[in-house]
Amino acid sequence: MADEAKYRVGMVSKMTGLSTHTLRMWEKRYAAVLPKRTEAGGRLYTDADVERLRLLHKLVGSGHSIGGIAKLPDGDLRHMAAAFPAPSTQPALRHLPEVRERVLAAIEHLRTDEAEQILSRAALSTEPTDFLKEVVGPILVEVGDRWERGELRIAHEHACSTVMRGLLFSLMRLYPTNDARRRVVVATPAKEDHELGALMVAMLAAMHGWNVLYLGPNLPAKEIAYAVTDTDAQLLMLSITNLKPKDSEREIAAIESALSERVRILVGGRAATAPRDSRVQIQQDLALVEAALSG
Amino acid sequence: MADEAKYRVGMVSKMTGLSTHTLRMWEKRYAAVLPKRTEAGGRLYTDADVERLRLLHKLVGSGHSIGGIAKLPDGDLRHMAAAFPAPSTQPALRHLPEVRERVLAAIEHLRTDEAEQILSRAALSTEPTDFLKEVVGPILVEVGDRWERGELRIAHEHACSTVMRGLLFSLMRLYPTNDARRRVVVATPAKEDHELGALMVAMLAAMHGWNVLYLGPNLPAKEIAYAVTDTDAQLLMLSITNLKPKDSEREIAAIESALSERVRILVGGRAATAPRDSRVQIQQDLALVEAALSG
DNA sequence: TAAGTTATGTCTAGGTCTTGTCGAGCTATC
DNA sequence: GATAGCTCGACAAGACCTAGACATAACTTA
Repeated sequence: MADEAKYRVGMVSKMTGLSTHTLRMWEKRYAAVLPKRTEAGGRLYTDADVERLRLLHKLVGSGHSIGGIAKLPDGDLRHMAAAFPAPSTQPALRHLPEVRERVLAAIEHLRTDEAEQILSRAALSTEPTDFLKEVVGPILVEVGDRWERGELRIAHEHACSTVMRGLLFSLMRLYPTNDARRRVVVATPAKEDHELGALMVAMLAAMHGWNVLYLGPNLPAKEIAYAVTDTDAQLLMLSITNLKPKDSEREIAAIESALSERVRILVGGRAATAPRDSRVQIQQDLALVEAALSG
Repeated sequence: MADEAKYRVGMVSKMTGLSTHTLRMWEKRYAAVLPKRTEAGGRLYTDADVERLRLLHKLVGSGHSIGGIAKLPDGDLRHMAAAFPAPSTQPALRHLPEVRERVLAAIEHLRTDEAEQILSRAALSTEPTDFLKEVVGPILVEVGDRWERGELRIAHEHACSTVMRGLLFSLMRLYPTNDARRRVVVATPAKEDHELGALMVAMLAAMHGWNVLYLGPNLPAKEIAYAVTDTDAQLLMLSITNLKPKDSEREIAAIESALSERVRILVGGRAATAPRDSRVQIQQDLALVEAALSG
């Protein structure tokens, strides 16, 4: 039904916005589509042809040359159209769901090299914040969920963390700074082993021009306080995703009491809590963390 | 699928932000990319070309000179983009002791950015094996010693690990491979949190053309066995530096019994031990591990 | 420190290629 | 005969090509 050749050239012109002249030329010069013919020689296009022509039209409109893309298979065209929406209007967020799917598939088969490749390509063409919010975060959540549902194993979760850790490290170092006045220490309190949140936050800070000292997961309160004081940092960011509220509050209180009042403390992550009466800010939303960093 | 040459120079200009003039000049003067040509002589770029150009653009933007980096392989570019932006022109071959001193000094003051900078510069101008044996290893040992003597704190040790981890990750990605016949899984058994040995070994393997699946630290025996079987790896490498002999032997025995006899198992690290009567090889010396990999 | 060299992005000039559009002349269908 | 379609050839605007000149900045060397 859908593969029936049923549209004549005038109709297709109206459907695609391409002139009949152009349709004929694209066929003759580039074989972009090859419609069936009536016995008398009239062109008959299928739905698939029309769809393809619409894609080509869109791509040409965004700067591609018809000669270069006319012969590509439909899949490639769709991919390109997704990767390159009208440049001025929308940022390149459209293809991020596909990136997520491909990365998840790669992780499922433990193909970390492939996952890395897809991710780093996407990272280069996406705003870092979007990348964190639309790719890294969702993938981590999804892997966690699938693991809880028993669809993925610990091995997958490790592989995923490893890839993400490496990636975030790399991205973080893309933004060097020498501004000694905006130092931030990023870490995870004792017993909190989950470091990816901290890494994401560290990357955001680096992106906003902060001079980041990243200390990794599971650091005793005394040590965190020492690092902040020793480097004369103005800001301390902690990430807490797994810790019990009791432990979390105890650690944070210990850190807070060891620090000068000048130091701002920002705690993020799913399980972030703080003692009352404390000057610690809780901020679970990445966008708000970012706002705090740019202020 | 994505390896077709399909973008003309104007489109590539839009995608990369480089002027068409610059694109032609980079090709003519530095052979940064060598696009296919149409019959008439028009340039046709692939997706890979575009990605490479984006990388080059980014690196040039952060201070590298195009002449210096135009001919480097993609892996190096990715590594550099991930590593840090200053150019690496110093051939520091016998400066390694000095490198060690400077890195240790930087870590002592929690200046991880500086440590990273020195290390990546040294890494790029040193043979990877030398780099591991003369720089990474000794620094880790030295930091551990100083920590035991009370001269350094946990915070320093964390900072050092973090830096090294990031660095080794980047280096590992310098050597991509698609050889499906030489797959190796690298991990650390349950309760062994110390992953730097594993990372060093993973990097060595990658360097020798192995297709490395790095799973990180602290992975249960079942999971390790699953990963090896699922990816059809020929070799499993474990690193053990902190585990008690009893735990170590139990984990290794569990892994061994779950694996096909075809799979070689290599265990390295300070605390490496294995049950007797096992086919597991123990190899503490990095040079010998390397020999095993190249064989 | 001054002067020369190198590295690199931009511009111009003159020619070729690409591509959308048009018109002429012909055919089939209603 | 009006309408829609077909093929072929022509054309103009703009995209691209090569080669070389230039300006500027960074690095060397005297």
